[in-house]
Amino acid sequence: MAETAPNDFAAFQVALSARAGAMPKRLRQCANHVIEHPEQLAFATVAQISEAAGVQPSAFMRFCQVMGFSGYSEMQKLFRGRFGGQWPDYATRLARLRESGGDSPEALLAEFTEAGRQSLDRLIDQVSPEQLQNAVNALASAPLIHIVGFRRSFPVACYLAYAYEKLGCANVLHDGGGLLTRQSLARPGDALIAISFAPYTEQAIALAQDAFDLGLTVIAITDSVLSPLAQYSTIRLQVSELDVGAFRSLSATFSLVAALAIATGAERNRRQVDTFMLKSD
Amino acid sequence: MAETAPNDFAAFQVALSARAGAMPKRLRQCANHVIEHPEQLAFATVAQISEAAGVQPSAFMRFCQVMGFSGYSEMQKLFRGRFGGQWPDYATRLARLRESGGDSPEALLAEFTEAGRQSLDRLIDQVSPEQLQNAVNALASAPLIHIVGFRRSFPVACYLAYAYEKLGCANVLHDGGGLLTRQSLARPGDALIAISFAPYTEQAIALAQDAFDLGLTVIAITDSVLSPLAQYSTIRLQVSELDVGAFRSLSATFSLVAALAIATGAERNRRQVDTFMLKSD
DNA sequence: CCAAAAATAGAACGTTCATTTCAAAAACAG
DNA sequence: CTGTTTTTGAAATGAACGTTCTATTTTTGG
Repeated sequence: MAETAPNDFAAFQVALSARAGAMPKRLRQCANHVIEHPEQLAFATVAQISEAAGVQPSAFMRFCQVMGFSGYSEMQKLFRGRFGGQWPDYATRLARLRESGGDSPEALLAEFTEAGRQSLDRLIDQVSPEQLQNAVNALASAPLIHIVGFRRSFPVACYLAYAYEKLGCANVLHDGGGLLTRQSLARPGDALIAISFAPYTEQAIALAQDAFDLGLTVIAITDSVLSPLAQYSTIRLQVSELDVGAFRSLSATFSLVAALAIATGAERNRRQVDTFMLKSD
Repeated sequence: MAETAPNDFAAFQVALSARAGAMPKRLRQCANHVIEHPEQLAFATVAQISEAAGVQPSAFMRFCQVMGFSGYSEMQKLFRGRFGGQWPDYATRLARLRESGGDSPEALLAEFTEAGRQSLDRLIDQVSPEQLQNAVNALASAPLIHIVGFRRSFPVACYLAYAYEKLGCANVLHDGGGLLTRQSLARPGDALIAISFAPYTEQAIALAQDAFDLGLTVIAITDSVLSPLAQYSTIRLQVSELDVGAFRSLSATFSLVAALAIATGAERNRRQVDTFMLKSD
């Protein structure tokens, strides 16, 4: 019988409910178990699943084949695919893309949008609400917000400076000209937003360390806990962009800093209103 | 040494950042890969992971043991556990986040990531492969690439300049200091990438017009066909970011310009190779 | 009730996996 | 520069895995 294997979970359910009635006892046991505990299929081995279903491994193998798969491994891919993102992996996809004229502009654009989408997904995951709230509180209290970012991070720093400007928050965008110490511009209570991604720019790290030593609140926007920025930062906001070849876009980073800036503005407004209401009592 | 293995991902990150600095080269490679692609760990085998990280399987084994696990299998359990825990998925989480509290930082972040995602979706529709290919061709032929963008577009212009720098393409990032005519820097055959979104900056438009009159190829990156940039441009790339309140992120824009820059680099390489091959005949 | 067919259990197979071992290379200290 | 320790890469090992084969049991049809 030339069964055609389902290629997503919904199709699998349909196919199964159509065929389950006509199955012998053990195979129906398999079917029931799979429908009731689909999440186990992603990780478990044949031995584990068949034991959980109360059948022999060979019975479960027959079940896989009856469903149109070559075996358990192939069927398992379907259930793994159901989990976040698409695995098998990024490296494979890139390689495949590169073979098929992968550096055509439209293919590249597709890659970058896809990478951007996945990066956005991860962003939500990596940034905890508490960290973000802490960062916003510190920024809302700071009389002056210092911003630093070089090379790939420079556009991000620029955008932050621009956004804070529009929101009426005092800010300084630092170049690498001199350390904070020497500029007598920074004071304890101020906040520094330091942005740096691998390979990390020394100047940015030096500036962060300087600010940290001066007692400023240092908010690090970086790509991993292993970042050298981590040790000189009060609060860390992690955003790891997926790479396309050797390059990375900045899609997720800009969503983060936009949210950060606007939340700061909103928090400041809230405090002003509070103050006003206290006074008018 | 009696290392104690972390029992959740957060603890793993902390333990890793504490120990990564003191690790030898290959183990640090493992560390970086794990931090950057944690989702792969749930499914992949040692062979797959170590290949992706660029190390030998045995090196990755040592890494697992240094982190306090008995081996890869045990460490993998930690990453699999992460999956089960934080499912139900992003869509659900986002929806829940957005409902709860209008201008809390996390709600804003959710808004911006969602806006970014939708903007990315639209990007693919709005930019036709032909336009993109034309733009890339023009940019690959240009002896000098001029870039202009102010205010919100300035970070985009910066990123382009940075990317072209890294790709070895001659480029000039213009401020508003003077028009091209007066600078005798631009020549016919050069290309100008002009970036401007509503409300359009006059200087950017003036510069684009100037370039257009001088006979340069003007590539406009803007948000609508009604943009004043449209009439002075040879090729138009449209990217409309969804707005969150009065603000816009730049997620889609950065995916577009990243693709644009790298495609230019790839095209130039291709032409160089072609030229070389012709010469060697 | 009997013969033919289908289904099952359990063992057996080849493969792939995680893990260990070990010699060569690299980094280091004296 | 030399001897020692650490780190590394490649092959070896044993266990676990998916899969198949086959004798046995169960079901089916006359």
